[in-house]
Amino acid sequence: MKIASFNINGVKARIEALTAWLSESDADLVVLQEIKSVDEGFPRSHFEDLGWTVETHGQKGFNGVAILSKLPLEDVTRGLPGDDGDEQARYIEATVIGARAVRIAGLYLPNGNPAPGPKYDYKLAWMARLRARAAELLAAEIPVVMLGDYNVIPEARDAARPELWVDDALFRPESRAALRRIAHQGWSDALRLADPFGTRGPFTFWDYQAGAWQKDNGIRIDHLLLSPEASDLVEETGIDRQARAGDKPSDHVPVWVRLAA
DNA sequence: ATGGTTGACTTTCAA
Repeated sequence: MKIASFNINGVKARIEALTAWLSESDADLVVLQEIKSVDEGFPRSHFEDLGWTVETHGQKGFNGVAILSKLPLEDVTRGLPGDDGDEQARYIEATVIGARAVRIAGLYLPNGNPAPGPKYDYKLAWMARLRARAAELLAAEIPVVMLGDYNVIPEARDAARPELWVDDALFRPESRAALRRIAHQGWSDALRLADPFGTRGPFTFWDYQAGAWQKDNGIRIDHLLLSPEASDLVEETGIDRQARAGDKPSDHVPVWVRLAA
């Protein structure tokens, strides 16, 4: 099965570009971030008419995540455990049933800017909660794909111009360390598997401003972390870079993994 | 140095 993540930056603004990409991709399951819609406002029937099962976890105006699946889903849960007072819609889990069952965690990790400050504190606290949930998922010893917009540039090679990001919440040492603490629990960074020693890129985000796309001034902040049981099933990974060049594009592009499952 | 863009939603914030 092919599992993808796409930060669409607004489902209403992206309905055409998203629909076009869905028809070109042969993805079986897609996690979406930044739907920027409440559940009732999501164009559910548009996607159901195209054969997708739709699960949303929305919020007014900002954030919001969703799952589109062509395969059956079970045990859908919404929200990241660990803080009952957290109102932000950034996390959804489900089990997708293919030849094998795979647990999917779709996430939109807080941006955290400006840093330092309360938004950065929230980011780091959210990452601590994610680490706790990630440990539980690993302990289950099943195929798990934890994917989405992590809003973290893991290393200097993951930015075209890392010097521009040194004070940014996406690249500050605490953010990178928090992601490493999660990854080092035993997760594989799927987009690094094909070229582990690459020195520049690949990128998944290009800002709308200052001609970032035209200059290829990108960063890699969308990630797929695989449990060992999922890592053993990898057949192929990819980044659909051409999506950034289309009409009314998101500032992110889709990332994906194909599993023998 | 500044400004540069987009989306949701109202006047400005978030990214």
